[in-house]
Amino acid sequence: MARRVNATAASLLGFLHDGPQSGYDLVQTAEASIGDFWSLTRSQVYRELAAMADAGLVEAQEAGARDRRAYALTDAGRGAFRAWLSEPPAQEQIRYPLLLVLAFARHLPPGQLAGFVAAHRAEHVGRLAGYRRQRDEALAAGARPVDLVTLNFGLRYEEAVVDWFDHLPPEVTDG
Amino acid sequence: MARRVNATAASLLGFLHDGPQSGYDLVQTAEASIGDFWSLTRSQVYRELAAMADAGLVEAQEAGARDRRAYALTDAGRGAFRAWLSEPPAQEQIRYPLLLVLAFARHLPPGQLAGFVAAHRAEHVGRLAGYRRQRDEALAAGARPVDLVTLNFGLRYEEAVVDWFDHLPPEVTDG
DNA sequence: TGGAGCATGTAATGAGTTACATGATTGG
DNA sequence: CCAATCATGTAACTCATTACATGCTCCA
Repeated sequence: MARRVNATAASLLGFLHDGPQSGYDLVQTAEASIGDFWSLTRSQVYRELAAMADAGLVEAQEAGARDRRAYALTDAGRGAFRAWLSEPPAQEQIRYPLLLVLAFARHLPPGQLAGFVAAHRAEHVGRLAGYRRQRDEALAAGARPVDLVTLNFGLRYEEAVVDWFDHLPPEVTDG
Repeated sequence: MARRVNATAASLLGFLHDGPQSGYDLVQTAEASIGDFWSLTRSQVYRELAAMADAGLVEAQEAGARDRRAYALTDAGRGAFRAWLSEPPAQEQIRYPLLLVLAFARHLPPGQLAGFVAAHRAEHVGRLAGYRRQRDEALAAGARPVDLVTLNFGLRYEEAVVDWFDHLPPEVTDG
């Protein structure tokens, strides 16, 4: 019965180690803490919580206002979380529609691409700036290197992407 | 009826511009051409082909051996492809379970991480080498810069990731 | 000539997103 | 005190993956 949990559910279990939370709370927590490299939606969270409650990994507490009910970790939940942590994590997956468009660029009317490319570049520049700000704040607050590993991933990733944008051939960037 | 196609279906339409292909062929084609940044499975391909045949975007030709049947692009399909190309592409999405594990590292028994990290690093080093080989071959074969844009994305990405691995703090890499 | 492995497709399941519904709060 | 907005959850749908089935080929 203690079914193997998926990564999304496991994250919820991870967060519940800090105390019971409702689905809504968990969405906020996750968004803030892992949202940059692991997206999830409310619907997913409620589904996983319900499934985990069924499996005994979490326990719903009494409902508060407007059906809000917090879930608490059970021992089985703690176990499932540790089991998940001990499995070798899968490879990352990336899906970048812009690359798809670039791969089919020969079917595009000329000039069409430049706008898309510029918009995406701007987005990445913005994210990069955001990550840099976060890093500076964290460092100022005395964060240790180990606290910055995921943020550093984002930083290096965005740097690489912006660099890529800055070296695209003119066929792609002019229009 | 000419429903908006999703990116996966649109890619199939893109490939069919080069002539009719069966589902199986399309999987091979896609794997080779966009597999590095857009994963798809046989099941998806068959589903999308069936749906697109329903919608009149492709046309099934007569079945050959073991039910193999090729699909040909229709005019409506060409139109749907162009419509897809003209929409602004969505942001990329990345999901990296290893980062998730790192985010919950405080719940891990010490020493557990190092192996995971080493395995992932090796994988990325291998991919980087593969991309470099591909680039060299392409250049030797006289490829233009515009033919290398997606490959260059992969190169810069893998370089950044390996670099990230090489700067992880010892808490994470020792064990 | 038969069985190992490849080719090809379908079915079942799981995960993720979008759209919808409704109860609480609160500033005007 | 009511209309706008936020909080909270559910339902419907789309997309993706895994597991299964079966026909063909080819060589030992």
